[in-house]
Amino acid sequence: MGPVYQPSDFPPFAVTVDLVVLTIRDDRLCALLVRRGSAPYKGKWALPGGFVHVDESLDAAAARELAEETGVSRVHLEQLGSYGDPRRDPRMRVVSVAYLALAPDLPTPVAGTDAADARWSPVDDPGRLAFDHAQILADGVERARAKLEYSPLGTAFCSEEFTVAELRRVYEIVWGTPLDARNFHRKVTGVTGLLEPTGGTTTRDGGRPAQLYRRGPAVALHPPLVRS
Amino acid sequence: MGPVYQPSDFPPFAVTVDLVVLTIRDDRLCALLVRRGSAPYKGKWALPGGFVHVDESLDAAAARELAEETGVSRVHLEQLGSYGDPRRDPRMRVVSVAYLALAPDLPTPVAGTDAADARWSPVDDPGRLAFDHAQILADGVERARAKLEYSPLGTAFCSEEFTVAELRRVYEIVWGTPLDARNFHRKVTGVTGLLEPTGGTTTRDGGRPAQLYRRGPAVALHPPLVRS
DNA sequence: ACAATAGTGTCTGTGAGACAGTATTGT
DNA sequence: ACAATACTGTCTCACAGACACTATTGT
Repeated sequence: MGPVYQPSDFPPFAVTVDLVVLTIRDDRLCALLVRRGSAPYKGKWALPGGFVHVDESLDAAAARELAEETGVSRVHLEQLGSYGDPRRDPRMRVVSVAYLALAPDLPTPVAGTDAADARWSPVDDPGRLAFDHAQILADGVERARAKLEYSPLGTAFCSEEFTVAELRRVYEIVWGTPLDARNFHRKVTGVTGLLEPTGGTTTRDGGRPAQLYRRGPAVALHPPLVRS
Repeated sequence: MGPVYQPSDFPPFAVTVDLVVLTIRDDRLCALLVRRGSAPYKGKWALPGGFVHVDESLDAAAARELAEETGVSRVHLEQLGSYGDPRRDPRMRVVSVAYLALAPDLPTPVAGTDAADARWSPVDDPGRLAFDHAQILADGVERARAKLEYSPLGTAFCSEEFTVAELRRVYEIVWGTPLDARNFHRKVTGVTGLLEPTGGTTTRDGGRPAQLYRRGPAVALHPPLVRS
């Protein structure tokens, strides 16, 4: 092999990014799905995504696709894993790099260029998805559930200012288990750097006014919140 | 886009796997490095790896490369992440899927077909590596350190039968902190399914004979061992 | 007044960290 | 006997889980 690029030196691959975009809607954990407008799996629901451009990093491709599908860019985005079974795409050899995005409740999704339609689907009943997207979605949900334990990412599902109760509902919905409101309050307000009081209060949840917080600088939860 | 594969529809990528193979050698956490036998970075040290074959899954490619470089196949192997900066390989656009392997102390590595030489290098002093392999190595080491907390993967560094003290040395070396031998013993022997007594004993560490154990069926540590 | 939610206090059990002490080998 | 390592026991403190209680709003 010489220093000059020879196409015959390597097998041809296509590389795509696929997005598991999670949000909380109507008290359920939901993922963004798009209906495919072209073959293969035309008309079937799938995760949003697309080809990585030639001069674009994987992270940039994921951010671009996310902006195209949702119109938002200030959400948490992290790489989930890569999926490269030789037969996962009937057309040709495609390796997909999956990303996980966590977003607060967003407006009804915008249909992108390749998508005939788009919707938020509860993650526990996504229907039959194209390609291996059911597996990717399941992996993304499990990653999100695990990350809530030891990272401050629960706040990624909340809007800019939020109450402790709203953060607790995030945990309850993502984990599917009720949590003791009083112990949860004591726990999260005790972790330094997790929540910063804004000084304001709100009564949007009814009852006594609740303190408003924004995300703090903490990047990890020590000790973690544990699923029981 | 029609149902027929059109090469012009997508940019051309090469896909490789790169391996972070960790072991414990001479009381240090070491990674397997190979000297590159061809351009680019010819003569420089790099992580072992190579192109994914056309009819091969990513996992299979990683396992094949691992077997080619080390001759072993019964080690823990998991996907670490993908690296796809447009300029990470000067020849062309390459996306590398990195894998993490944890192995017990292995014989001196075998030089593979593409590698002029191979060695075990301490992870905290790997020298200058080709491509973005220093970053991949650092990510793999951090993953391994984190996984010891909540998974039984410390045993992956031990041979088939091992003592509690040997497992403790693994933790101390990977984390770089001394642990209390008595509390560690109480902790790991208390986790159900982590260790299975073989019935045998050994005096290879000197002093009173120690119980020998093999890996148990546990897949998680609840509650986790925490780095202090 | 009452419902509803926010937030605090108190008790209890579990487990981590620190460290004393006993057991079983080789030399 | 002594060194070296394996293993057990005990104490204390921190924290999770359970739940009683007070605080502040809207209706």
